[in-house]
Amino acid sequence: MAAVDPQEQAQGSRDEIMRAAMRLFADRGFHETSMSEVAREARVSKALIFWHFKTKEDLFMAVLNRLLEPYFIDFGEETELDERAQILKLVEMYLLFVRDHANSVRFFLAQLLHDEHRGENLGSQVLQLYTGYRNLLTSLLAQAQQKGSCAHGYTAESAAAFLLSALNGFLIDFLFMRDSALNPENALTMVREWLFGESGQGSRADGQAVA
Amino acid sequence: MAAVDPQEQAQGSRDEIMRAAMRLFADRGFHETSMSEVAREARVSKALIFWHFKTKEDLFMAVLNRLLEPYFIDFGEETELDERAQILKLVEMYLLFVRDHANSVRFFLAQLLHDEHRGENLGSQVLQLYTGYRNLLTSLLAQAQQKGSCAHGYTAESAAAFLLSALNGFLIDFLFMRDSALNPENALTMVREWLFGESGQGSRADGQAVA
DNA sequence: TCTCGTGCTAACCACTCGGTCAATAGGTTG
DNA sequence: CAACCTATTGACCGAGTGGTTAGCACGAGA
Repeated sequence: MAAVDPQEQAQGSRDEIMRAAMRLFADRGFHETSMSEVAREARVSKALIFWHFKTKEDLFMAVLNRLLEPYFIDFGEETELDERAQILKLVEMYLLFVRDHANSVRFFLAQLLHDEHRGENLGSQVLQLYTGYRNLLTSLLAQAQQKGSCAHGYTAESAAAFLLSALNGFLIDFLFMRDSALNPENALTMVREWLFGESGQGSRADGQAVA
Repeated sequence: MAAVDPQEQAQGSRDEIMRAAMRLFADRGFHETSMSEVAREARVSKALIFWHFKTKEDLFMAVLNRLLEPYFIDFGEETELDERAQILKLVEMYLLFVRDHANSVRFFLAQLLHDEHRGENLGSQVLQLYTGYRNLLTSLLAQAQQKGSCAHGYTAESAAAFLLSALNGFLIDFLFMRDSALNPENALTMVREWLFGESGQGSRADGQAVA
């Protein structure tokens, strides 16, 4: 019988530890999660965790970086679409991402609010993502305005800022009032209507899906 | 020399404990704050805290309720104003409140995100405030729409929801990016422009105040 | 075969935690 | 004065914390 490659097995238990830590850190937080709990959840000895990760902080950082990975997606500029479609696509990506990663979004939000010292690093990464997204949005809005397809009284910068604020508002609405009528589709419809004055095809704008 | 009334002194130390706990809980959180720290900060013995408050949870709840007090302001319906002015007033109150109570807002947000079991009680109170505010906004918007002073394609409900989301967005923008250009005045200007198509008197909509 | 590094564990360590308790000082009441 | 009550304290407790250490199993290289 082929014995298991010990190196592979080590990687396996390391992974198991990180997965357990991810779960626990994510829904309990840093201080409220003990290494013994992680060990129990991962079905390893506590000492093994300290063999793989030097300190609790170390483990936490590893988990944090792992959770952060899916956030670095590139908003591939699909140039075959016009600006309007690209903007809506961007908004939709934001909304769907939040919906699909609600847990980690919640986790990072709590982290940013809470632990300043650990937040330093995280904060700058999130800020980078945030401003990148906003800049993209701003330039697209500027282009759309130039072409006249989205004429408003305010500048592209302020429109982007306002739009992003509204999106963040949807985010916290979604995080806190899970049963709210503000699902991504309705939110997108409302944004479309606000930006371009369209009423959407067959969907209503009052936050209620047509039965 | 008149001896201090012991009852008064007791109330004093109780107050001192609560103030210390308020500070510590607010910027460290529940689990990261120890009773010994509270005792040190309040310059009392730890045992005294447990004489005044049965458990740590008890103390926390007392602090929480105290912090929550300023949130229960009544949006006095100033009927001498027209709907438009009332709406703007409402929005302004929201924005100014967030600015002036940033710390406790941050604290409650973290609390809601984090500790579900303790959040139950808090959550319902916040939800109550939230829906009250939204209902008021909705009815005012409906009135304004009836009078034609605010004509949009969407219903009052969805407009209120969208507006509130935008406000929440401003909130988190304000909490996280302290140096952002989105101060309450600019935000209010943008909302006014969005709702009523006004450009404001002398203020610009691009988030920069006129020098 | 002996050693050596890797992966892993039980038992342990010093320390902090929330919480308790006996004791105290001082005021009030009998 | 004695009994009692309120406000307060230092010393203490068991439980649990992050982290360490001695040692074990085992495969690879000498």
